[in-house]
Order: sequence, then C-alpha cells, then structure tokens
Amino acid sequence: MTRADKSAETRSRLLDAARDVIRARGYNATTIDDICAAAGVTKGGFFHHFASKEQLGVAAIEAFDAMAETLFNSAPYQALPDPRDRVLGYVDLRASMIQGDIAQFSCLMGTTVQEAYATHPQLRVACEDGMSSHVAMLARDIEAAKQLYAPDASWSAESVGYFMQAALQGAFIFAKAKQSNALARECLAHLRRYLETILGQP
Amino acid sequence: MTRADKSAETRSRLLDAARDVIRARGYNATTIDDICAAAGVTKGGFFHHFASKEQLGVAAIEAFDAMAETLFNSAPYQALPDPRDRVLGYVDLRASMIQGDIAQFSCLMGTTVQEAYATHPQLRVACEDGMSSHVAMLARDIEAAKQLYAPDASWSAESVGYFMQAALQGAFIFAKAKQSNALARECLAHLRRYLETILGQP
DNA sequence: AAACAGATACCAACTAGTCGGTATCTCAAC
DNA sequence: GTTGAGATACCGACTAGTTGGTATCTGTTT
Repeated sequence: MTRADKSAETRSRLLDAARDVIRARGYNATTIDDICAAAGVTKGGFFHHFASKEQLGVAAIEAFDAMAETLFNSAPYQALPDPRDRVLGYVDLRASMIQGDIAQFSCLMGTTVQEAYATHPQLRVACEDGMSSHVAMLARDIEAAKQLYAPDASWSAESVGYFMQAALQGAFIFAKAKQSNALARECLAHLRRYLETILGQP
Repeated sequence: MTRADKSAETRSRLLDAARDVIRARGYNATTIDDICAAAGVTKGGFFHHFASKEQLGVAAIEAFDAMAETLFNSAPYQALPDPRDRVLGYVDLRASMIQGDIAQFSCLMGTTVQEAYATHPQLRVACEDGMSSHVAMLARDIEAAKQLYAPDASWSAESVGYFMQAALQGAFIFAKAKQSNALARECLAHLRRYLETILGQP
C-alpha cells in the first residue's frame, strides 16, 4: 500500500465516521474528538486532512451525495423501460432501505441543514446542492413519465421530485420521534399511492 | 402586578425565547445565555424557573404543542360542516402560514427531535407526544371524511395524519435548505392534491 | 545501489475560550 | 421579618483549533 493510498484511506475513514456520527447525534453535538475516535485517527491527523470542522462537514456531505448518486444510478430499477416504473422503483427501494438503525438509512443532508441552515452557510449550500442534484436525477424520470401518462398536468416534474424528498425527510423525522421504521414506511406507501395517481393512465 | 403574575410572565418569556431561538439555531447550538438574553432574564433567574436546559426544552415543547392545539382548534375552517373541507382547510391554513422568516413558522418539535432523538430521551418523548396528539386531532376529521367518501379504502386515518405531518416537516427542511418558502408551499399543494384524491367522491 | 533531502502523514500535548450549572447575595412583596 | 424572584460572580468540564515534533515515503544524487 503506497503512502498516497493510505492517506486517502484515512481521509475516507474520517468522512465515513463523520457521516455516521453526525446522522446519529447531529452536527453540533458531534465533536471532532468523536469523529477521530470513530475513525481511529488522532486530532493532529484530522487537521492534516481538514482545515476545520465545517470543512469536514462540507466534504462529508459531498461524499454522501456522490455515494447516493452511485447507489441509485446503479440500482436494478434503472433498467426498467417505463419511466413510471422507475419512479415507483425509486420509492420502493427507499422504503426497503428503512430497516435497522435510523442513523444508517436517514439523510445526512436533511439532518445537517435542519440545525445549521442559519449558522453555517457553507453547510447549507452543500446540502442545497446535494438535494437539488438528487431531485434533478429524479425529475428526469418523472418528466419522461409525465410526457407519457399526464402530458397536460399542471404540476412540474421538479416540484414532484421535491415533494418526494420532503415526504422522505419527514418520514425520517417520524422514525426518530416515534422510534418506528414501520411508520416511516407507511408514509412512503402514501407517497407511492400519490405518484401512482398523478402518473396514472388517463 | 402581583409577585406570582410577574413570575409567571418571566417563565413565559423564557419559554417564548426558547421556542424562537431553538427554531432558528437548533437545540444544541442554543445556549442558556442565548435564551436569557432573548428573554431579558439573568442566568440566576433562568435556574430559578428551570432545573436544566433539557427541562426548559421539554417545557418549551409542551407550551408549543398547547399553543398549536389552541390555534388549530379555534381556526375558522373548524366550523366547516364537511370533514373533508376541514382536512383541506388545515392544509390551506398551514400553507398560508409559510410566510416570512422560517423560524417563525417551522416546527419546534421537528427541529428538536431531529438532532436530539438519540441523546436526549426526554426531549424525544416530548416531541413524540406533541406530534402524536396533533396527528390524533387531524385523524378525527380524516376518519369522518373517510366514512363519508372512502369507507372501503385500505389506508387508516391515522397513517394519513402522519403522512400529512411528514410532508409538512419535509417542506420545512426544504424551506431551510433552498431558502424558499414558495418551494415549501408547492409541497403542500401536492399534499392537498393527494388528499383531494383519496377523499374524493367515489 | 546507497545515501541523502525534502515532503507528506500523522501524533500527543497544550491553549484559549465557551458552556451548563452552582453558590451566594439583594431586595421587594406579603 | 420571612419568603421567594431574580441578580452576580464563579467553577469545573469540555471543545475547536494550535504547535512542535516524529516516522515514513519518494525522488535524486553520487
């Protein structure tokens, strides 16, 4: 293993630790020491890779976004020929991911922006960018499905994408509040029913 | 003004300050000094009324919940004879409240539980109770509307109530991330369309 | 191929400042 | 004069970030 490889791995371990610890405890309650402990890196090592806690946060969000893009772009449902099925396939995949520990399936961006939007502009922008690009990915299939099944509908594909993400984020909040993954999945069932309706055959 | 009145007013000022500052900055980033400054109370005064920061948080959530119950129970739409109209009237009122500063219309419970669910059990339970009772209030009208317009539907009134709240909470997150109240209102428009559909005449 | 020099990755100890909470005091109402 | 609301001053614990140093890798010179 070369030195560059090892360095990249250390950086990646810090990013993974940030993703997991922040999703569990939130951004503000997470200390640099927490992340270092979870990653098995010292504080000196941390500041070698990142200039500040906020920069780590931004990098963790970017990495999370890249991971999500890869995950959903390579998911089986992407191969379905009907765009409507791809949209519903996305919802089904998200629902199937709601399993086990909340911190393992909830969204780093939703968690972070909720508490940092007013105090950490760089984090807010990183979350905004990540969420927007995710919605843009969804909106492509929604738009294609709209052309086929609801060409005259008054809603925009983009706004449907945002609504889908809002329902997801809200579902995560209820999973946290009520300690219930089943409740979160029920929310996605309603979302699916709505999408079936507005993308239904005329 | 008697001593008891003045004491109750100081307590109430602390509760209001907690509600506003926590919604803007989040629970963890809010210091007791922040709340004292916003309420015009000293730290000694604070600890006379509340034993700890967490107890203030719980009390602020309970007060927020009580305020919301009063607000929605006395809203004009409650007088509508058709339960379907009351459900839609709720969504319309919530949409009309999305105006101005995000911290003024977002939900204290959603903000708090997001970052405190794993570390502050008492706060989590306070949020759970508040959200559940709010959903229960909604579920009464939803159930009545279901009996009239969709008696055979497979969904439960309660799960629709949770979905409504999830969409609302998600809308707040996007208002924060994208600094856009209009986007949040668009999410509620989709929610309204869904409710119109599932509570539509058969 | 051996020696060297510079750069990179990482560490442990420390600092300056902040935060939740406490101890003690003052003063006005009853 | 007693009591309770609120003020002041302070403490111990913690946190982001710094500093000074070491081990290891890499590319170059001899």
